[in-house]
Amino acid sequence: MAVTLKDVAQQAGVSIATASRAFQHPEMVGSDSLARIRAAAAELGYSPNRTARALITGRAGVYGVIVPDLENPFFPAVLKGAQARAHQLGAQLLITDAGESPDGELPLVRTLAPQVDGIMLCSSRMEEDSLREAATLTRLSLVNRVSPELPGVHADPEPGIPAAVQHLRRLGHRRLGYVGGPAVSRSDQARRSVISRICAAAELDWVEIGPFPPTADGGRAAAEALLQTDATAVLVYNDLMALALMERLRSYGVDVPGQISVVGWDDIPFAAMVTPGLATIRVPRYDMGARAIEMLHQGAHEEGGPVHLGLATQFVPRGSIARAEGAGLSGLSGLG
Amino acid sequence: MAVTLKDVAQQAGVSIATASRAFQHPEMVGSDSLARIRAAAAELGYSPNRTARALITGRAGVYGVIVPDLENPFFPAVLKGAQARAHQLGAQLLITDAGESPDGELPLVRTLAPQVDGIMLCSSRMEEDSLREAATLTRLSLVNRVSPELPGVHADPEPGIPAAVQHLRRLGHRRLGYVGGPAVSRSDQARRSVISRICAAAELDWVEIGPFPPTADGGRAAAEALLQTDATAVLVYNDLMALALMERLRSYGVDVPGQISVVGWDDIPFAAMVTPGLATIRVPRYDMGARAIEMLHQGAHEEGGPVHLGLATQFVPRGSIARAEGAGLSGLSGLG
DNA sequence: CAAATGTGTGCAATCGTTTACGCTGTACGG
DNA sequence: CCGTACAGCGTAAACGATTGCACACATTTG
Repeated sequence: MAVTLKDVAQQAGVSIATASRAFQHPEMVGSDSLARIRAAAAELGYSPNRTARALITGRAGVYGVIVPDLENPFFPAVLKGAQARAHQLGAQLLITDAGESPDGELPLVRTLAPQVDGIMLCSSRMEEDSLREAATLTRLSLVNRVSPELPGVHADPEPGIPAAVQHLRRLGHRRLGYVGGPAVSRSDQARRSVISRICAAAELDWVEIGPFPPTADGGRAAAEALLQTDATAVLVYNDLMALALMERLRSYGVDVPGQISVVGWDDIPFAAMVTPGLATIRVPRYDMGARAIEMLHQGAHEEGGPVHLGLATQFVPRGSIARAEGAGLSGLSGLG
Repeated sequence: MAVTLKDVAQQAGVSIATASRAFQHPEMVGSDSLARIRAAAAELGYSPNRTARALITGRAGVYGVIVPDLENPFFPAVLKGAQARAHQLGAQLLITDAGESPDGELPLVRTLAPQVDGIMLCSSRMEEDSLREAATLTRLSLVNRVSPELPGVHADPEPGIPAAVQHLRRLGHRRLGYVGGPAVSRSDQARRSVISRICAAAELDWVEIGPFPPTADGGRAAAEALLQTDATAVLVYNDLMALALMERLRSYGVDVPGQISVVGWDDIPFAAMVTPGLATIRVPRYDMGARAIEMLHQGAHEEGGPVHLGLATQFVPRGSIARAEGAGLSGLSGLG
């Protein structure tokens, strides 16, 4: 049915080995043979059988991707970036959803590992131990999770967070809130430490609200907690929470940005679609996906030691922030 | 490195052939050999090399999936369903993003076809001709696209649309609007014909608004057009448009649902997150993905003729609809 | 008791490709 | 004129599994 190397070799009057070399190591083949083989391949429409190649080389040309939840709006852009780069590199992506279960991730790695050249693990909640075990099964590249020894990419709070804080400061805000995500989250810790440093340098007060689960429910709960504070602006762990928080505030008659300014994190597509638009710190999701695949692919050739890459974030001002004059929730606490 | 069938056979004291048969055709193997082989496999932790199997059987245990845009909130749930079913069937999914380009789809099919057992094509915008060509390259299963001769699944406007229309009727609405998507879209045509029939039977007026592109921009444009009509309730081509339409109406000071009731289509996650919640017609996206994979898989064994499956939709009432009393946009037209 | 039947097993070919190894022929230095 | 070097090519052995075929042995049948 399909055109094989044998057909090409026959048509070109050479052996299969030579035909193979014409593609793998052209410099080892005489120029006239090379020309004939190429012509034959073109004429017959030859394309190599990846399965056969994978069997002998041990490389599949496929990378696995594990995401905790495909429906989380954070991931699609990551996948797009990953897929685009994989495509450029002649590889394909085997994408699986871990069903939000941290315990499901390691078994998935075990299943995937034998058939792929490496796995891109997104926002993994595996234990460090499991992660180490996974790393013995195949090459790994982490997205949104930092682990010593393992390569990967994450979003650097800088310069996004400092820019947001400075912006709020210029608008007259003096008391900031930070609505935190899961306390165990490394990225949450990293952001808190940047906020802390910046606020100290800029002589701003800041108060920590949370931790909350990084979900819409978490955002709604955070709204209640926020009412107990005197912050005039909040940075929120992610856009999903920020959007839910804004909704809940609105349902209490609190005006955003009139009474309180809100800044999210991620810049998911919906952040720009709501009214007022959600100001946020844009995470380069597409690039993160692309770079993670790149690292997987580079590692496949030159072992350059594991490097964890921090990609710059960017502050995106939108309608959810305003000047501090008249802002504040005084008199509202206890409403919830 | 890895445990092969050879190791298992050796340990069990049988030939490779017998070991292979123990897994493929256990009934052909003596019960004591079978037991020894199984024990050996368990002890050594054997798992078959899918690449080698694929080479000889011609079946890869992998299905390809092509989506026009991973960031479109319609698809993640479809992918989840597909992935879950594929997992059950022992298969994996090779997911690719066509980058919104209809012309990119056929080349993608060509690339994917040789390495997969079939392709699930989501919301394909290929020409009929290209579709036919694609079908010669590999087994196909269509999601959200109907083509004669080809198997696939789509969302049946019934009973979702009739239920929504009846619900609106009971709330006193007498003039409905339908904000259409791309005019060429088959599904748009199908929905219009159902609305037309139901409205005729229920003695309701309905007016067609559109067509518009199925995007947030399209929804905003539709809001302008809607202001020119006297409809008190609208059904919109999809949730993305409906949400954008609601936002735009609000920016004009139009109250939803006070002045106009809005019903979407899809039930994307955000429909439930906004305020007021977007009433919508739920498309069984998860099931669609699952069934599409199922059809691909079944077709691989028994050729039961191509069947196109219509999955039932469901009306989901939410805050964006209300009684018709006092509703209407009279006096507002010309505002845009 | 021979022949027919059936059951369990192993041998070997096969899938399409890559690559170690060895062979041939030409070029060139001594 | 011979030995060495090397470019170019083919033979054949992998990779790990599946499966047609044949063989051995046990069991039923005429």
